Amino acid sequence: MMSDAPGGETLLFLTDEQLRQGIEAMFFAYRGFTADPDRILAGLAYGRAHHRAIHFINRAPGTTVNNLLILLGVTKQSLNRVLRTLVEDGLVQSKVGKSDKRERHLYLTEAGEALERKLSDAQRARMRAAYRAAGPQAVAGFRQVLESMMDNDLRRRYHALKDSST
Amino acid sequence: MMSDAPGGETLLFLTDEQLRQGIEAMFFAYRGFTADPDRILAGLAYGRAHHRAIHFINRAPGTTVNNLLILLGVTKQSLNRVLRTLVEDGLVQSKVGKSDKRERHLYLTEAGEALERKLSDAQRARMRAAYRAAGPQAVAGFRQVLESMMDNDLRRRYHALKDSST
DNA sequence: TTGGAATGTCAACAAGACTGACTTAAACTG
DNA sequence: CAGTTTAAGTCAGTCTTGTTGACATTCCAA
Repeated sequence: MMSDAPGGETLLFLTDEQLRQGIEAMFFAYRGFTADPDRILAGLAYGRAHHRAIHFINRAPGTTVNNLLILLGVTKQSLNRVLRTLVEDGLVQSKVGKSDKRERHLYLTEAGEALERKLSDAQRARMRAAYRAAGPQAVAGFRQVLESMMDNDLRRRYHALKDSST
Repeated sequence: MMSDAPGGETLLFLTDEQLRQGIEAMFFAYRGFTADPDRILAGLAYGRAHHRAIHFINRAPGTTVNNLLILLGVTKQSLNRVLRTLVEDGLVQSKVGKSDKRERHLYLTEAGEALERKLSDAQRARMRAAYRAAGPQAVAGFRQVLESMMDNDLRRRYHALKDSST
């Protein structure tokens, strides 16, 4: 499958088998990644879509609907359904834009922030345990590989998010 | 949020902000991770669920329905819908067990293997690019963190899969 | 002032998950 | 051998989350 390294460096980590294992690790890890928030959401009348919306509104308060649906990778109709229930339930506030009144800027209410905290505490707890178990060097590698896996457009948006919250 | 390191080692990689970034990286990377197979599947009448089934049947030929639904984390009704179409379309073969005739053992047909190759080639290509860009050390860290994120039960199954295909 | 952009809404639909109830066949167990 | 458990499959109904397509509203900008 893989030809041997011509440049001297061993490329055994690029064999099909290694890549398959990475793919499976990604699949199983993602299950763990979402398990804890999912358990919390199951009790309430919300799903993963609500969690994602809440996460990014918290992360970028005042974000527009358009920006949010690009981040989430869904259609406005799909996002709107989720957003409507969150607004109705008083977790999200939608404010008409000042400079551009077509835009709606999204904010979490106190209740929204409370739920966000509950969800992200649970998710971070697992993440923290994993980070601690693996150590700082492994974490750096983890972040590096994940970044390389992203589509270019999302990588840019990911960085924009990171840099805005420094 | 985080208290400073008492043991001497810097624990800055465990701050809430670092964990949040990791969570977002995981989210965005997973989108990239599934993007290429999704594009292929969109053309055919299949979805991600079919891909997952095909992947694990290829990985563990002869696996039983019960084992597969635990790996995938879905109910038998959900898996059955997917499996039925794959058998009907001649991608998967279901054989009655020899020692235990209640069990069905699952295998890919040639057509099934062809689709598996097409899908995993696409997914591995992205993975390989990411691995290559990040380097072997980063990959080791990546794998370590992902493993720590898994639920115990799934981690055991993940290792069983790995070890069976050596 | 008109065209296009951003948002929202309605309706219909599909994939993929779920629960619950039930059948069949086979295997295990007392 | 009778009764129970297990593996698989099936039917029916529901839910979440996504999709298109069509259409209205608002309002910025050329």
